[in-house]
Amino acid sequence: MATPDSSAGGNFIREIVEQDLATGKHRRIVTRFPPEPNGYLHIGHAKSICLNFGLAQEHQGITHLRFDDTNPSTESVEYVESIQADVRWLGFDWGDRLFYASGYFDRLYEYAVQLIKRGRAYVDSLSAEEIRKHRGTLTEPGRDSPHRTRSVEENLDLLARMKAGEFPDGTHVLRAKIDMAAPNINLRDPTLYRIRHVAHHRTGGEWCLYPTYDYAHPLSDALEGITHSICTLEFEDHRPLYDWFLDNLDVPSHPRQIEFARLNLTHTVMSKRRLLDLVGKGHVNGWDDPRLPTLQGLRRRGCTPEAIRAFCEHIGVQKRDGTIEMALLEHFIREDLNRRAPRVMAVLRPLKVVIENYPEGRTEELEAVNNPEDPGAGTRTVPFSRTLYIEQDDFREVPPKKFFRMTPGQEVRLRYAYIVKCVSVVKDERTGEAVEVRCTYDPETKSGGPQAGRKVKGTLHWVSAAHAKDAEARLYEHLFAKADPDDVPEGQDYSANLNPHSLERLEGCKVEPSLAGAKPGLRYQFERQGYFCVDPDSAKGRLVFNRTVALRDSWAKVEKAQQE
RNA sequence: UGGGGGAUCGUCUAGUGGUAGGACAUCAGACUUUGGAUCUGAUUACCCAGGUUCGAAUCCUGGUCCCCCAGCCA
Repeated sequence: MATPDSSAGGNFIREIVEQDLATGKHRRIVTRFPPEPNGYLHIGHAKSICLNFGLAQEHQGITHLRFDDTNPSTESVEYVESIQADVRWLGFDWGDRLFYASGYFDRLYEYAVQLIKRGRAYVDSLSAEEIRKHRGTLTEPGRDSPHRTRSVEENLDLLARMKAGEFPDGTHVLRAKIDMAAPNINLRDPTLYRIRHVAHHRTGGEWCLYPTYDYAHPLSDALEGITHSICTLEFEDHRPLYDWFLDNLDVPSHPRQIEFARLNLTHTVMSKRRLLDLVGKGHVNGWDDPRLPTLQGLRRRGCTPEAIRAFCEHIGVQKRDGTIEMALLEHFIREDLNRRAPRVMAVLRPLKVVIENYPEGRTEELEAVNNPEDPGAGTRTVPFSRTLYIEQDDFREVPPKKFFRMTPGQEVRLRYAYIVKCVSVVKDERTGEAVEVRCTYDPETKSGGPQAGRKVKGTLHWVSAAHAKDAEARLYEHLFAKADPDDVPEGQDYSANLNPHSLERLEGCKVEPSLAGAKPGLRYQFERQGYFCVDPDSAKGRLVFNRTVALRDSWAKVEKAQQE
């Protein structure tokens, strides 16, 4: 019954695949990931990528990467490149199986001719508006177009002339001849080809006639010998049409379309339209803004492909639509980074500390563990001296209950160094704000020394003032303040829920010197604070870190509870 | 009022006629030179109503609620 991690077990698609293999329906499965190159990939696509590539991998099958490039007016080579980079980054390899729907334009056209000859397609010369009016409504049947009865010869002639470029955009379309009274609207003579005098990013000016998704997709699948064509729920209604093309044409195979629920995440948006809107209106700084759920945003934020894959595996595949909590994604990010990120000390909001009884001008190199979760990660050395910085949050002149950090008279340990005690506070005369803390240290309590075992309630991270490097930190929170961005007062739109604190830039952070020259993309745990990733904005002598995700903070919970 | 789908802890997800399990989240505790990590414990669910059956989340009947579809987008 219950397996250790049952959510990582079977899903209905895996069952179908395994049954098809068991019954011999297929000897090898072939799946495909078919993005349209008109936008950047996001974590919702990752679910599909992991499903398609993962399923094939598990069963010694193969996966094609096929660009569904049937609409040249919105597509570009910029996107085909970024999509390939993102799929590779996620960790999947399509080998030499890179395809384009546009690569089948000739054959698709031949199939259209076949359809006409069989009396199953016709050229319609109604306007888009008229076609819409003829389509009927959800509850009323549609009406036949007056052109529905054109002869095969006339249809063939018209189609050839459409292809030849004799007609302007919108004057004619090729439609399947199915049933204008079908309760499923997709079967009311859907459009197969439309005229578009637009250059295509791959075929250039060769065509002015472009196939629709409904027509191109099943045929591309069949031509490639796809066994399982996995798509999202909204295409469920299109399946009868998908099958209709394959049943009415001499195709080499008949793939099975299977639909699953797309991924939704709390506190963010996933639709192409909204992502475009956020970028376009400047609510975020480009497609790779670390607050975005795009793969490029997640990567820049410091998220690993391993974490995304683990997340996708865990959430499973199903037909009911739901919304995953962002906390679950964050959990998988922490889990992965905890294992692999080197620890380092960094002070985000510095407060000066002077150790009065520590000799001026003296520096000690203290040994620090790089990663307690990974003994193989080794150790490094951090410089200690009389003047340090600690986190402003780690000092309180009047401590709240259960505050185990620095406060007058209370001993705390400085990580990898000594036990110190605050003896006085220097305050800004005007604001009353603490600007410097004076301490004494106990030389006997050096980490690893004779009195090192003495218990203190708190351990603080710190950096030596003279040795620290300056850095900028970018702290991120959810892009939207509410779990459901659409939860807005009447008359407002989702942008009303944009979280004004989704990005906080901290200049003047102080980090330990081992971080000097850290390359963009490297990930660290800033002890007691969170996981951080070096941002590409970093330059020589200028370090910029993105906070990928904060560490779990039980003090924050205590404090919050005390305030209530 | 047409057609197509779907309803299991707060959120995801197992279950396929035989004790409703897991993860995340939450709460409590242990441990800890990261208030991290780890470990322990706790709370919480089968949409509703009938029926079949020794036994129903699962099968049947009838409801309810939610999602998708009227692009020459995908």
